[in-house]
Amino acid sequence: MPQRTIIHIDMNAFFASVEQSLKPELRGKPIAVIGSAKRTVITTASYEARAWGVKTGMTVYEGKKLCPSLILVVGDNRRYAETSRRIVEMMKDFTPMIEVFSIDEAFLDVTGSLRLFGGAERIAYLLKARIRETLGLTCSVGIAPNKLLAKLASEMKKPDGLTVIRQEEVSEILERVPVRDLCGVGRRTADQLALLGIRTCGDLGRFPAGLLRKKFGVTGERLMMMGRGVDESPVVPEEEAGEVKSVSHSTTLDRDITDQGDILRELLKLSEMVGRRARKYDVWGKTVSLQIRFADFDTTIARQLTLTEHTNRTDEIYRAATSILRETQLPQAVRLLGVRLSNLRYRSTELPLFPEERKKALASDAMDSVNGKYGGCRVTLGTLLEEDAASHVISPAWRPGGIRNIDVE
DNA sequence: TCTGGGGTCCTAGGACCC
DNA sequence: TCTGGGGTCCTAGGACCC
Repeated sequence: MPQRTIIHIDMNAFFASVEQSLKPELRGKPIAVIGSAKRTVITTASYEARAWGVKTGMTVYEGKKLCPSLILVVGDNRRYAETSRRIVEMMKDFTPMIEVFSIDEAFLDVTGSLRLFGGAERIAYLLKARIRETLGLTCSVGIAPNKLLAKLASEMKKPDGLTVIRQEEVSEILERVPVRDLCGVGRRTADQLALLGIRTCGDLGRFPAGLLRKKFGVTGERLMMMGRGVDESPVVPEEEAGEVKSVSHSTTLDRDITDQGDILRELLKLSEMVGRRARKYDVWGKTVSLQIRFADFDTTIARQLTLTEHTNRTDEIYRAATSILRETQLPQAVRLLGVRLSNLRYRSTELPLFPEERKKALASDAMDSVNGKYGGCRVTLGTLLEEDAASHVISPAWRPGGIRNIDVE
């Protein structure tokens, strides 16, 4: 593969920064963006809050304990998605080769744009300036010969950083970098590697390939390459991205529940959320999974059922979910419920042939347009009239557009 | 006063068919 | 009356990412 130049952009404390940029009274203050549900965690902490030790994933209680003056802000996912879209538009002025990695991260392959703009650093500089001037937001940028290293580089200086890793510096830099810093090496893998005496990328790259393969299978091969800073994976623009493989919704309940009726009510809501999104994007799934996390938090199970036909109808998803539930022991109260549709097929063929089926399919469509208009989950098969909390949760993993955007309008 | 949600990929075992 | 292996689909769980 010829030499490439990849830029990784990582928005700094994205959700919190958007809030601060929007509301001047929050600027310079320790704030934490949280979800709207009762049992929520901190999604993003501002840099002022981070100075107190507040981190993503902490409970509100933990955050407050570390930083009593912490200001809590319920996230507004539509605004973040919209801001993300605007940033991607700005990137398009420099290259069409943009891979949106999450709502606040993207990779740009600028190999073909270098001459036009006078180099990668200049592109990064111009882009940073535009984002700062139009949105009041900062980002950290990494420039390197591949995605793995570009991402590593962007992590090196935060906030508002710009770090370049040149091919000739790779091995020297990786010698000191802990394996855990690589995107793809999590805590478990890092622990396993530590047992083999591997601490840094340098150690990893030198380790006998055969032993890695034996211990980690296919992953071992990749690990070794990562240790050497080798990554040939291309930047994949949205238009060329593969089709989504599953659609799911889950919710941690306000309180642990045991009542069958309560559980069924939640399952219907979740089935409707999944079905509606699947119908909107015209995907049909053959496998329905039910996920249950119990009161002890540590026990989480997932049971799946493959149907004979593909579907995206709420009632069929719900029926499958309840049928799994009937076969499942519930030794404890239920903390979280989730419904997933997978084994997906794209695009409907025709409306069902038989009148009865046809009527149900059309009813689903009508329901969608009502729900779409008023938001939330007001009209369902049953009599669920409550505003749906699940539609207000936020997650940085969302893509700003397409099927991955949960915020179905 | 505990611990969110939406995804992808990999592994390992079993059923079933040829 | 005994033994084979490859391919495919399904299921459960875990690691990882944001």
